[in-house]
Amino acid sequence: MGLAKTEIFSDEQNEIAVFAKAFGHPARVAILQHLFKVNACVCGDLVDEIGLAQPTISQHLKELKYLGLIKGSVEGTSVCYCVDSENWAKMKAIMKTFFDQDISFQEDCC
Amino acid sequence: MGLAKTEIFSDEQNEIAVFAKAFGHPARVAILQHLFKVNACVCGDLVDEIGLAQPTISQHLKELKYLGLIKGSVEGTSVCYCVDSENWAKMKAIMKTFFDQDISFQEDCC
DNA sequence: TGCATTCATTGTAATATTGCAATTAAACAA
DNA sequence: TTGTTTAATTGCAATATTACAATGAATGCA
Repeated sequence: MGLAKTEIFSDEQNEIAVFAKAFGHPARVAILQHLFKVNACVCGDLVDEIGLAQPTISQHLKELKYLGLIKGSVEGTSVCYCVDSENWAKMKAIMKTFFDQDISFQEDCC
Repeated sequence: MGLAKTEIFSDEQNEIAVFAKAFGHPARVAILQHLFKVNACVCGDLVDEIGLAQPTISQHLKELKYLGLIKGSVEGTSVCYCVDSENWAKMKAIMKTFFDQDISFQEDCC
């Protein structure tokens, strides 16, 4: 179907999956890494830096923005993008809970 | 294209994306959570627990196994699955580095 | 106004993902 | 051996994702 049956999962499970999917493409990983590195930059810089076509970068930026992980502000004919620290922290907390499940985990079985 | 241009990204970026994609579906999140909860269980238990058809669960298990996050051992007609603690820890370390980029990050711009 | 720059949007092609029915394979039990 | 149970595999339909050319929208500049 190509369509996940989200209705049979908990909100938490769906939220984890949605965030994880955002990091499920190397271009979005690269965008975030570059934004952390330079603090803020313009869409065109990301196009040069990453090497995908401008519409493709724009599409990836749209997804990250939709999830609230980045924000953009218009500056003349450019748009300046940067990480949304507050939402990044919230996302981190959710993912950390998921990843740290192994803390109280006994040991492998098979 | 539906095909990511992995060759233009670093190994690290691709590795992060591949792991993240594994968590990008709520069924795989649910499978891992259940395995952590009960320590180990059989495929059929996951089918009952999660509520997707057996072939679908089997397919998700295959992906998690391919990434090394879980392992399975045949026990009669059943297959017992559990988390691979060692690889889980390795994955966590990689993802932690990615998520903790914000540690030395100044502040938002726009 | 007219033109250039920058980015978003639209449309489209190629590929990937998800889900399941049907089937197969393997192990066990009688 | 025959039947049962369990899980993997196959095949397929529906949808999602990725990438980009072409275009559009907005701003700034001459």
